[in-house]
Amino acid sequence: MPNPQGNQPLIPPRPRPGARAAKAAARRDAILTAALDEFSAKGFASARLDDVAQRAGVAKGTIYLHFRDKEALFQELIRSTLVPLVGRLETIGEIDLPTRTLVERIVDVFVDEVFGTRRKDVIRLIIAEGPRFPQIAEFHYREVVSRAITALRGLMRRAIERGELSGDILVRFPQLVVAPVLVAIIWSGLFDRFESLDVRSLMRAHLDLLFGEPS
Amino acid sequence: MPNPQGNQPLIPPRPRPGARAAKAAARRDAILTAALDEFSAKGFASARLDDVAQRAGVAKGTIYLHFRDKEALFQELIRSTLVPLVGRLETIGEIDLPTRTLVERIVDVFVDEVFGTRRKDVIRLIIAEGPRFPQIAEFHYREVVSRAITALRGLMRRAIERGELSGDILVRFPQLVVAPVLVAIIWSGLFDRFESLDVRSLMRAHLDLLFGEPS
Amino acid sequence: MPNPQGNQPLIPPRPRPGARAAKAAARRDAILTAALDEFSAKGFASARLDDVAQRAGVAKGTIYLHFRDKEALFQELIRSTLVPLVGRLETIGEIDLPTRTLVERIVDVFVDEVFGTRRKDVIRLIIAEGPRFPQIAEFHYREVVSRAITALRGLMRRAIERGELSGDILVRFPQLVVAPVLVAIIWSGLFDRFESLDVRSLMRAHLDLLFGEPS
Amino acid sequence: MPNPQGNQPLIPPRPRPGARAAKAAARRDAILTAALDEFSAKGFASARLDDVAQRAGVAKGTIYLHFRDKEALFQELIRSTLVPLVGRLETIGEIDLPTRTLVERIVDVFVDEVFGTRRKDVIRLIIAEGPRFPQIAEFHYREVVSRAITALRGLMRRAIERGELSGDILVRFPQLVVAPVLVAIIWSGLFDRFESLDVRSLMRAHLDLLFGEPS
DNA sequence: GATGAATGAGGGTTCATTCAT
DNA sequence: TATGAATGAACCCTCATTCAT
Repeated sequence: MPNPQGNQPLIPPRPRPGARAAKAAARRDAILTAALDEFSAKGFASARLDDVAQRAGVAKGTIYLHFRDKEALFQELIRSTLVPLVGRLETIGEIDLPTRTLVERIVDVFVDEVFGTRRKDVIRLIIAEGPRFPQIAEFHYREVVSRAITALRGLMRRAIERGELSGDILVRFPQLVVAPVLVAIIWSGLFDRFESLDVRSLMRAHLDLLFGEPS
Repeated sequence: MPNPQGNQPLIPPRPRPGARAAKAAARRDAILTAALDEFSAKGFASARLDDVAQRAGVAKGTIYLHFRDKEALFQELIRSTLVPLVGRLETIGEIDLPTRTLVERIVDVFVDEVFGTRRKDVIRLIIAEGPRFPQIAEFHYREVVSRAITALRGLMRRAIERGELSGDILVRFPQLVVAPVLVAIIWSGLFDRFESLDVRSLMRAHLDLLFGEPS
Repeated sequence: MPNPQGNQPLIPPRPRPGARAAKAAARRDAILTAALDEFSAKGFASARLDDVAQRAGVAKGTIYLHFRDKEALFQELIRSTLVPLVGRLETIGEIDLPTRTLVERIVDVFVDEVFGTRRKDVIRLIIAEGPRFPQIAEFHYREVVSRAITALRGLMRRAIERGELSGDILVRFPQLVVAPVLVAIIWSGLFDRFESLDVRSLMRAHLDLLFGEPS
Repeated sequence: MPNPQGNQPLIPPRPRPGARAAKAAARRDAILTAALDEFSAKGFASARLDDVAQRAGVAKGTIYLHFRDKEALFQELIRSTLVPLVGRLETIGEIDLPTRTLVERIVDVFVDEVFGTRRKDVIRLIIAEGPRFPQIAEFHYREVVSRAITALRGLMRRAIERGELSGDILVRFPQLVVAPVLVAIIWSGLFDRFESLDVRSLMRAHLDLLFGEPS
């Protein structure tokens, strides 16, 4: 809904029409980014909207112009982050290449787009706060987890048909494919200070276990 | 109400000696149990000591007779729960049986003693709150994780020497052995409502991946 | 409700510029006044911020917008009250009039500006709570007591040079000049119910002792 | 009420009859001493009975065997300390010696028995807490202040009759005689850290003002 | 009497949310 | 639309007092 007043020359200090909406969207994004910082660092309950506002460079009240309340801000944040990645995963599954290659691409996407970004923190938040926010758990089961499971299961089934994989274990439990992802995320949040874990090597080792070491 | 059992003349009107201490210990345990309930359900920040007290059947002030403050109660709770299990894990590693058998025992211990009990919730709490409580993370790295890693690594190394395992992947990344454990715990907290996950089957499938399906 | 005064076009719909800051200052003052009431009546520890807020006509949380905590409110209150009077005392000392006249002016200032006002209560608070608030004691020694002592000592020295006073006792112990002030304050707080003490007469009698009765 | 059980040989572990009462009295005194320490240091409201008990070497409950509640302990403490001294003051007034000599004795008693002892702290407590404890103020007006005022007034009147003092100022305001006492007490509590005040010299200087310097 | 564990009312402080400007 | 001062409910913690032992 672009601002329709085509000619309002008498309000000079305001930027071009449309700029208003753009500014609003920028503010909204700034708030979401700041919120991710604070929620990651302190958890939902301990994060203070004061700090979110300050970090976003807006006033506290402004948050309420964009989000109904603290929980809505949190849910919005959590919902908007991971969904796009599932599309990537599904797309990769459709490509006609050896499964091992595809899975390696998936791993790369994960390492680069999740582990190397703030999305990692979102996953941590889902794990930590999900039990208290049933809608979040449900949303992610529906929009992320079940779709990812389905995509993986399809990929594994095709791998068997192609003779790249023996046994239906990974069809029955596609979760086993991504289990080390969770290990990596949790480890990095808790224990990296004491002993760092090379995620890419870990994932590659895992693939070697699943598909056999490449000759 | 004078003690009516006529034939206990040598025992003074008060209960057995040590009953006082016993009662104190019982109260302490009741508080810890109640605290686990509340912290699991609400998280550290949102749990109310009022509720802990009520659930434990004591007054609010009583908590402070046993724990310095809310955080001390939380840390105590977290610290006392998992350590005993590591001993079990280390002990199992010393038994002279086929590795697959030992690992199956470990899985059974995990399923029965962790997944089937409140310890599962403690692990969830560590994952969720650990980043905010560096002492907890450090304690668990030192007392649980690093010991478990070491024990597993030893077990895997021996398996290779015995020819039960080919490749040193699991020696380099023993975390891969337990990765599905985390999947199971997280899944059960978030998604069991939508799709249940049979932990025992999952773990068995995982072992089949690692050691080959038993013929 | 658009501002109906047709002929004030240049003033925006909100009150005078600075009205916001003025209101904030007024609130701060209201809190300080209320705090003096409550602290005087109950002492620091027993005064309730709830009561301070109510008396000031603000919400409890508002106090924390102006003062870091209860102690800061207390210290601020104590610090801001007496310092201005020392300036008066020092100024009087510079006037070229007979010492007895100057001291009588000082006494008048004391009776009117301290004894007749809430400042009396502040002095009582310093006496009562000072030992527990070293910063307050130090501040008042530095900003009030030592300056007053110095001013009085100068005055007494000049009186000797002028032949209005014999002996250097009051130069060595200027405290003796103001001793009855403390008697008056303490008496009025404790014993006025039983036997009232006419402060002005007391002080005049004291001056007669020091300087001889005016003939 | 001496313990009347003259013959109770069958309770051997207990000390001689009467020793019980003596021990009780000792405990009571220990509590009062400890209470003075704590009340002096923290004030009535902030002093903790826990600390009093610990300092007295008794259990918290024991305090309640000797005093109805915290306030009763406080009042008892305050009441029992100063009264004996008034007797001394009245006695000194009856001796037939030069007034200056008598007043010097009074000053010595004050310096040695009040200023050099914990009684100084009791006076401070009366000043600080008296306004909140009307019974304490009343008690001290009746039993201490008015009697001391009367005794001093008699002494001053006799001094005039004897020609040792000219003018009736000190008869009208005997408070002026003791004013420096309060200065000394308050000063020592607040400002001694910064500038010490020699009480004996101060008092002697004061007497020189009142009675003229001894030739 | 003596103990000290247990109680629970009370109060300082925080912070999500509102609303006048 | 944006602000941030103001609100007041909520919660941790303390400590005077009680009472079973």
